[in-house]
Amino acid sequence: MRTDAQRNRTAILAAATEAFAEQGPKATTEEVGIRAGVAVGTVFRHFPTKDALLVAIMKESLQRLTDLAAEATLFEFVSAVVDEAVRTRTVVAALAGPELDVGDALRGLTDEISRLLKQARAAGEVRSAVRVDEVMALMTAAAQAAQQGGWPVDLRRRTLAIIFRGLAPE
Amino acid sequence: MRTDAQRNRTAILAAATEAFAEQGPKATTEEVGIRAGVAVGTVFRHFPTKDALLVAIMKESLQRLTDLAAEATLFEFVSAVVDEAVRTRTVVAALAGPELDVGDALRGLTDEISRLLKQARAAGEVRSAVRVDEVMALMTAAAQAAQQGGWPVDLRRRTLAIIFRGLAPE
Amino acid sequence: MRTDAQRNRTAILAAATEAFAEQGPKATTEEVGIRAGVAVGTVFRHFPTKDALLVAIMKESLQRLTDLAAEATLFEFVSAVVDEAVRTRTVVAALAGPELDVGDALRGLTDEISRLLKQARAAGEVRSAVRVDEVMALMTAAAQAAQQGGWPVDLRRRTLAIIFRGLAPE
Amino acid sequence: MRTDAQRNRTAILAAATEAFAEQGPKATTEEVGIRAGVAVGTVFRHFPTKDALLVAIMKESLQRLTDLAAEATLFEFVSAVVDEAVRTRTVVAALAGPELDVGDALRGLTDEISRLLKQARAAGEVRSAVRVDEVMALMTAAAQAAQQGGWPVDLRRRTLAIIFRGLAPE
DNA sequence: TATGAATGAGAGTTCATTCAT
DNA sequence: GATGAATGAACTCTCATTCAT
Repeated sequence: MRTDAQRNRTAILAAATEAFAEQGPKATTEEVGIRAGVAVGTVFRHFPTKDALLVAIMKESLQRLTDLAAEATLFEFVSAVVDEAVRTRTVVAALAGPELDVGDALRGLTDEISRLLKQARAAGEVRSAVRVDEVMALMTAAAQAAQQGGWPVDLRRRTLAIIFRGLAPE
Repeated sequence: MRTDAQRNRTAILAAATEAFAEQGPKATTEEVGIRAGVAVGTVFRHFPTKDALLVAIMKESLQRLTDLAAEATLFEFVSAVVDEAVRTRTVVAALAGPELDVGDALRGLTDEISRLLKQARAAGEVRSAVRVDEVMALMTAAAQAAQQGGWPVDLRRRTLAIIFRGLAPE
Repeated sequence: MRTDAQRNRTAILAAATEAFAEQGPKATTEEVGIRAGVAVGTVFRHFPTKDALLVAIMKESLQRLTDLAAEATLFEFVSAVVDEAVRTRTVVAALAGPELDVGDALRGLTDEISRLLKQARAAGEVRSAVRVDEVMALMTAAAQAAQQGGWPVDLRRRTLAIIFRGLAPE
Repeated sequence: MRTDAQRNRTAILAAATEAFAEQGPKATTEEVGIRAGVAVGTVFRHFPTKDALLVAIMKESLQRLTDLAAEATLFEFVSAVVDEAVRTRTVVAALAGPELDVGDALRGLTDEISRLLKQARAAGEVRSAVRVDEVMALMTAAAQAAQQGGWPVDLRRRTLAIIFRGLAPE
């Protein structure tokens, strides 16, 4: 039954992503189970606490984004993060606060941003005075606000343009 | 007794501001009552639901900020909003999403920003292409992220500097 | 509403005593509420956890017994404890194990037994070699077994007679 | 495969004895399975309910004790029962109450005690007035209390000495 | 037969809201 | 108006038992 279990795990993650995206973290574990087509017990078998479920979703998002960084410029990457945030609504929680412990998952993302930032500086696209925590902060801010405020693509693009203008030299 | 009631209302608002600032919106109504030196029933007499209490606080915040706009530049104003967000933990909800209905309270704030933006454009401090929704969006983003992420004053300042650099002409 | 609250508190204690006597500590908090004619929330308002409720009952029993010791011989007292155990089913837990913390409540009882034991020794009814822990142990044993085994009065009497024969001089 | 099944049955019984001895009857069926190196399903295949498993262990204990009676005096036997009770935590339940139905398993034990009692009476070690139910009751009481109270060997010995003094003639 | 994933009925506890005093 | 006790729906988590593989 390894296969079924795996299928359920996936279904639960998908259902949770959806439920939390719509209702925030206050969505019920029961609700997640219903959306996944399983009983509560099954949700808890796969994720021993509600927080564990939240964390699992965040890690997934963070991993997906970290992978994405490999073949992107800083600007493209930040845009991608904001888009993902709007879609999944959970990355944000991981980026925004330390309330839930996502372990090393954030580390990978920070490392990639650090790398992309250096690259951008070298290319003369970003002032050398700009620090990583500033980029992280602005990215997080845009992602979080875009998601909660339901920013249309257009507003996302214009806002990021302003931020990147602020990062540029001269 | 009009006077007593008014005094209680004020005490409850203060207590709620404090409680929600410390513990977020999950602070108990009972907790608010205790801090105000009043029983729960009294809290509910003045504010029929917990949400109504939250809304009242938000409106207060928004009003305070709107008043503040009279004698500030755009930059000063945005900074003030971010600071208030970090302090109260609740304004953000009003700015960020429509989950709680604050009625016309947001309108006043938007109007002030619109006015300050025009002023800044006239003074040549902001590009004429910059629109109000962009400023609102960036302000909201910074406020929300600063609050949830617990940004230190330093980071708040540096981040806003970048945003304003992005708004500036040339 | 102090009066009603007190009345409820009493009703809850009575209901709990009854429920736990019949079903043991596995009786539901809900069940206790129903028997007391109140909602679960009320039970929890008076006793913050189920264990607290259990402890309250035990303390009551222990107190009642301690009071009883004032005007009794050692034999009468031990008999009374066994009878109370059969009736309440909860004293036993306090006597038998340290799983629930009853604070100083046991102390008073132990002191009384110590006093009664000395008295009995002085009266030549108990061998001087008999120690307090032995009396406590035998009393607890009889109480616990009588309760769980549903010993009829007759068996209780005969069993205690043997024990007291074992304590007697010669 | 008969052999495998038998081996599993034995392993489960051993595991259950261990688990219940350590954690009492609240030990999980899953826990038993793990200790036995078997899945839960297998535990339930051999013992249709958790209670059935408990009963099986009790019967084992009772049988072991009954066998022991063959070459023991009444005093030795009662001591052995108390020791077994402390070790297994489950015999007691069988002796103490009718909550779990152990069928005829108790009968054998009672018969042996009856026999040993007659022997002891004949040898003049026990008063002729002492009845079987009294001996059973006292033995059960000591066993139960010793187990729940965690009586040290020393206290067990002293307590039983008093009881047997109570049974003795004169 | 064995496996172990799935089930789902509770159980304890919390808290916004109501209402008798 | 104020009090604070009472309410009870809702929520998270557990575990004996079932059943598809």
